[in-house]
Amino acid sequence: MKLLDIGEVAQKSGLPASTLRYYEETGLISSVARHGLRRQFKPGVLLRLKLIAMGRTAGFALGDIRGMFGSDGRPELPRAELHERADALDRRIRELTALRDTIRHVADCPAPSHMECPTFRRLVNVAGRAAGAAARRKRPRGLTPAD
Amino acid sequence: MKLLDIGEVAQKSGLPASTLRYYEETGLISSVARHGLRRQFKPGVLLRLKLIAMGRTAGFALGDIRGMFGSDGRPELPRAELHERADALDRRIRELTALRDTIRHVADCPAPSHMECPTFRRLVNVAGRAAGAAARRKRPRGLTPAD
DNA sequence: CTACGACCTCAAGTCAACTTGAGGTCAAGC
DNA sequence: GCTTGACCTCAAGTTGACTTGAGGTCGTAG
Repeated sequence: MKLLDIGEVAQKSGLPASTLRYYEETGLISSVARHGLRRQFKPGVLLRLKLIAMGRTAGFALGDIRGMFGSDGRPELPRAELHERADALDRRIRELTALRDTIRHVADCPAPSHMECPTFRRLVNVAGRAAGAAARRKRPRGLTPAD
Repeated sequence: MKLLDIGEVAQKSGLPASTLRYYEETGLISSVARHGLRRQFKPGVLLRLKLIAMGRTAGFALGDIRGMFGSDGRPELPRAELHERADALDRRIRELTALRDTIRHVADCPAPSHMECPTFRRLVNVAGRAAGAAARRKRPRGLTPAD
């Protein structure tokens, strides 16, 4: 099984080497050898990094993500927990959908001030209910928008 | 127009007073008076906080959100920019949907190791494409999952 | 065989978004 | 008029996820 130099992994994953070192240090990934000083990774690390990226996108903290993998590198979580995560994602998706609709409406609505547009107010209410509840559950820590 | 004490705003919005002060300090909201020392807000601040919460949920940084409001407190952004944001949200929603499906699949798939399940690999590929691209665009900064 | 560039370690710095703490002020109720 | 509790300011601390910098080590191309 051909090994990948950290440089190759960086290039193929799009992550800087410093991040890969950090991920290894915190136990998210592991290198299997050295070539001189250079870390060597199994190709499977790329899939793992993909999964990590997915988790990050979904808003999970690295610690959470670490908990989703067994020490052997396979995803391992009780079904109930996974369903819970999936449901949380569902809620999040609904919030984002409402927000997207609100934004699109604002972009297209001809009303002089959105605050006076009933459609806007309705959308804000739908989206705001969820967002408000989320704020009360736990304070979010910004996630850069995919721009 | 009746004014709201910071305590009332905190209670109604679900945000701690310290956060409200912080938001004011950073120009996201503004108080219109004092009662003794206590900040007094216009009722409209509640809607504004809702919008801020929505933006946070969508993954926008506070600085971004600040940029979405005119100095008078009304949302103000060029249509093009709004459409761009909405499209970014759409991409994000698709990523999350793929991730949700992946997680649900993992929860229900009877295969001994997910890595060997073709359905899993396909889902990862769908979701991973987007997430990988996102990673390459900009590094995300974790957003607590709505638990 | 020497130079080069890509990697190494380890400590410290950064950034956003808040929170916490010390010490102070005020309006309202008793 | 005094206490009380909710608020105030300002500086400093926290957390997560990295990045940066200084100083060092290799393997390979020339």
